[in-house]
Amino acid sequence: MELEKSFNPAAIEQPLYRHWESAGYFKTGFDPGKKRAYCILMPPPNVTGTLHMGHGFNQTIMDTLIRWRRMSGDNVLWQPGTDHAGIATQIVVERLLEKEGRTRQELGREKFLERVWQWKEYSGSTITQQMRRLGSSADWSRERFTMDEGLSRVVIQTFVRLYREGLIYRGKRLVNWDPKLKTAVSDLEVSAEEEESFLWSIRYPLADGPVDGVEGVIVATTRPETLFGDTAVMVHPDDERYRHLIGKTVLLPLANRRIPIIADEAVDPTFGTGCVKVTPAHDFNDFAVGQRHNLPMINIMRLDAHLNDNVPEPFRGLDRFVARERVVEALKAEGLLVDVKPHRAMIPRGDRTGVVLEPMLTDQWFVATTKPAPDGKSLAQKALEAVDTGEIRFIPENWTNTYRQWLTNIQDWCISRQLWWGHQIPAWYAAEDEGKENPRFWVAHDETEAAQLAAADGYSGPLVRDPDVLDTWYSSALWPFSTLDWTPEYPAKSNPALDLYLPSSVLVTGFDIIFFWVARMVMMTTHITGKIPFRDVYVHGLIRDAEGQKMSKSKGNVLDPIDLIDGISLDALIEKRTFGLMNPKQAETIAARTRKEFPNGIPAFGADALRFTFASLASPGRDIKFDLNRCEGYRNFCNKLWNAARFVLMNTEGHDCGLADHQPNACQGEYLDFSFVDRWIVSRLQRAEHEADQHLNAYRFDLLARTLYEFIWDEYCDWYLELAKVQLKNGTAAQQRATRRTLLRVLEATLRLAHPVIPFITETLWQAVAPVAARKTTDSIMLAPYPVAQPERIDEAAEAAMADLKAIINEVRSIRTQMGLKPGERVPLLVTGFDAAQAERFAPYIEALARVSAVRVVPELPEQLLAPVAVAAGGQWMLEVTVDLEAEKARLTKERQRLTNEIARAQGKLANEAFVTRAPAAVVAQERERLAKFTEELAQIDAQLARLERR
RNA sequence: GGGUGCUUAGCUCAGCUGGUAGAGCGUCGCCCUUACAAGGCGAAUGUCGGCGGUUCGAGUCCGUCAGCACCCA
Repeated sequence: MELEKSFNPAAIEQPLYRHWESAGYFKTGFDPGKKRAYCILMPPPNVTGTLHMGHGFNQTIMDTLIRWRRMSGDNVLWQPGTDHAGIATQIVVERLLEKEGRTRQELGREKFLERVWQWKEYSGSTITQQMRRLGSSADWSRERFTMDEGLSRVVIQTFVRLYREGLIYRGKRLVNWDPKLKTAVSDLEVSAEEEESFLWSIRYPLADGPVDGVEGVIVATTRPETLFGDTAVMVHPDDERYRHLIGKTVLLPLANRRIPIIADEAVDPTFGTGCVKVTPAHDFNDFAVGQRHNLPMINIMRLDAHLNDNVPEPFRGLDRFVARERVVEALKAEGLLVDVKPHRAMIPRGDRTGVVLEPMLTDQWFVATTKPAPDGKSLAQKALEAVDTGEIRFIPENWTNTYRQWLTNIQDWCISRQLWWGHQIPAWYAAEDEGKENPRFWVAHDETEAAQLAAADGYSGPLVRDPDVLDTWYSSALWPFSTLDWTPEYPAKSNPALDLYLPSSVLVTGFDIIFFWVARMVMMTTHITGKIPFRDVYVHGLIRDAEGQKMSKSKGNVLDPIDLIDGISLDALIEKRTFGLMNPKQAETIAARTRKEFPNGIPAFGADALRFTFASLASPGRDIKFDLNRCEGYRNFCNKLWNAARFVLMNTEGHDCGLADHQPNACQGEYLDFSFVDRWIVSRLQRAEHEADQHLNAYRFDLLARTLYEFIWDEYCDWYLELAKVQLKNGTAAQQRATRRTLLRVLEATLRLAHPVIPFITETLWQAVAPVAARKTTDSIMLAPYPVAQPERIDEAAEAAMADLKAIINEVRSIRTQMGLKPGERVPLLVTGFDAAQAERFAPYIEALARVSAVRVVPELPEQLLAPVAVAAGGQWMLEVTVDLEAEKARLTKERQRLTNEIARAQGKLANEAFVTRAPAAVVAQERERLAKFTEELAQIDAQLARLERR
């Protein structure tokens, strides 16, 4: 097979992937003969979304694990799928309609949903196609979608069950209301940030005239427009300033309604005036106060956050922020506004829309997270126990704290959304109760069942289904079992997928969705199935740009993984980054910035280089500043590997590579004659294999990448290939055979070792190398066994010899440069104090790699020669060139100084009695060895210096 | 206010259970030596954020302070 002269990812990736997929290599193993089942659930991305760097990172890690376990012989399932992303998708489709000048209300629910499904069909495979570009080897034949029939059925079944167990309830509660979307959102979907605002102080006059000369109380508020909903003012019971006013009545400004002054510990007497207004229907704290004190709840807002008819006429219908201004003006006019001062307040905004959320009293559905289930334990409790017992393990471990903290302070989960796109809530109301405060309703699997239940309750009229849908995360929480075709009869009735893959092995996810997804999956799965959803949770960081900024459309710093794979021109990149901005004014800044950062656009790095970059940056517990230079470096690494394989093929194809059957003793030198160099690289391979195994087991992809990089580049390419050239040139037939065999076998194993991280290049090279190496036992490297270290092949003697050889070559190279020798200049190398036989064995290698003309063993270095001497591997190595006496003296003196320092340090340690007696023996011994070695080297340097002095 | 993480060479980061400070990129030399110039060889660069403690020994453990980032309230 002919390989191109340099690595060209574009030529190999897509055809290879198509082949893998069509050959069925990604298919789930249901093979009962395999011992271990290994399963990863793909976090379902938004079905209409596109791939971003976070996905790329996440996919790389999962695919690396999956390929590793698949090659290791496990029964593997990587379960892919997508999520319907209720709000996000509905927004997108509504925007499409907007362009046509229509609204969903005009269209009606049914037609609107048709449009959403159309959109889903159109864009739904974009992201999964992009995942394929990364090489993700998920079992696409099992792909699921949260709105699929099967998954939707599980949603209904679990909902009905939880309702009947009392763990789902309907109630009028204060919820976070997004007035733009006109839906409730859960507390997790709120992002509260400090913003500049004001604190208004308002006088509420005492209704029945002054008390002890006091005409009224002054309340401080950040939201004056809500005063129409006030049903009390509140002070701290111990606050001396107000004690005598508790129980009195004030007149609510502008509304002239009488409300009481109440006392509650919740008041912070040091904040503002120490007297606050209580608006139970529009503030979470006040809601609780209202319940404690049995206060009326007055809702003063419509669902679009305009004031309703519960406020005085002039303010009706006003937007809340307009109303705020008008209220302040009116108060001013009436002389009731006492003070205004700037104030930083936490403002809750919807994470989707960015609008200020409104606490709104509405009927919603909730999952009761802390209420005991029929078995006595609450959902939160079960989720906590799964982690406390160690059944579920977080990696890194400290995420356990975050998880635990959230679950111990958890609120009930608001799961209803006033949207159309999603799973409609399976509850049916008595039509005749419509508009009533507490309509009768029945929760059932379908309308027929609901009608039966209604009939049992004596209602036989028409039913109306609850129009609301469920939070998307509700269906995501069921993912670990809904994707495996769970049915309510489980475990009495099961299936092979559930049996093998529940619980799954590891969940790979970003820390940002521990609450949204991870904790909820644990709650739901443990409660519904009695099993944990997964054993390990590998939590990784977020991908940020080179400056550490979060990547976002509005900042214009987004990188698309596909662009890193294929490359992109500057113009196309600018076009992409400035297209469809919320605020088009940013376009210029973004374009300028992009021009500066990528003056030549982005070159094509290929999927392997991108994956290797992600892997190498995956240090635990850290966000990642994505550095394009790293990516380029790893593209170069791929090219290096590519060319190494070319070299090996060039030197092995058509030759006797020592792969014929032979008697065991024939590899002692007759048929195959392995040198210490051959044994060394094989030994190093074992170590690399062992390290790779450790790092994969520990989820240390960064260290795995480093192991691969160092072994391939620093050991195999920089040393072994160069030394092999010598053996191929000078060796006997048996030595050449041994060299070729080693070149091939080590490369072949290395390709398998690296395959989980860089699948495309390794497969391509393996297809060429494996047949020559007589290792092509499977159709694809994906199916070949993952290398396992053989400790018996670790060869300490060969490693020691190699360490000496490296040290000698390095020293000689170093003095060559210092003496200013050109690479082409070859001079003899004299050695003394070094084993003659070993020197002879080393000679050809040294001659080639250190570029010397000959290595000559001499009894002692020639006195008359003014030449540089290096001390290495116990010997003195003299490069036979004439140098300047003073320069050489200076060089040796510097070296002498270094050794003297080392010796002093070692001696200092060993002279310390505490060290000698208390430090472990091995450490002391090691220190003694170092001292001996340095002393020896110093003696040699001194000898050479003395020789120079004698001149 | 509570919690977490980070601070190591110009930049981005490793450094496992404490035992002589590392890599990549960048920089500076010399080389197109037929696997690779997306390369080879060599070189320079660090009071490991500050202070204190434990220890024979601290980048590594403990405390504290400072700065940065994030999460929760």
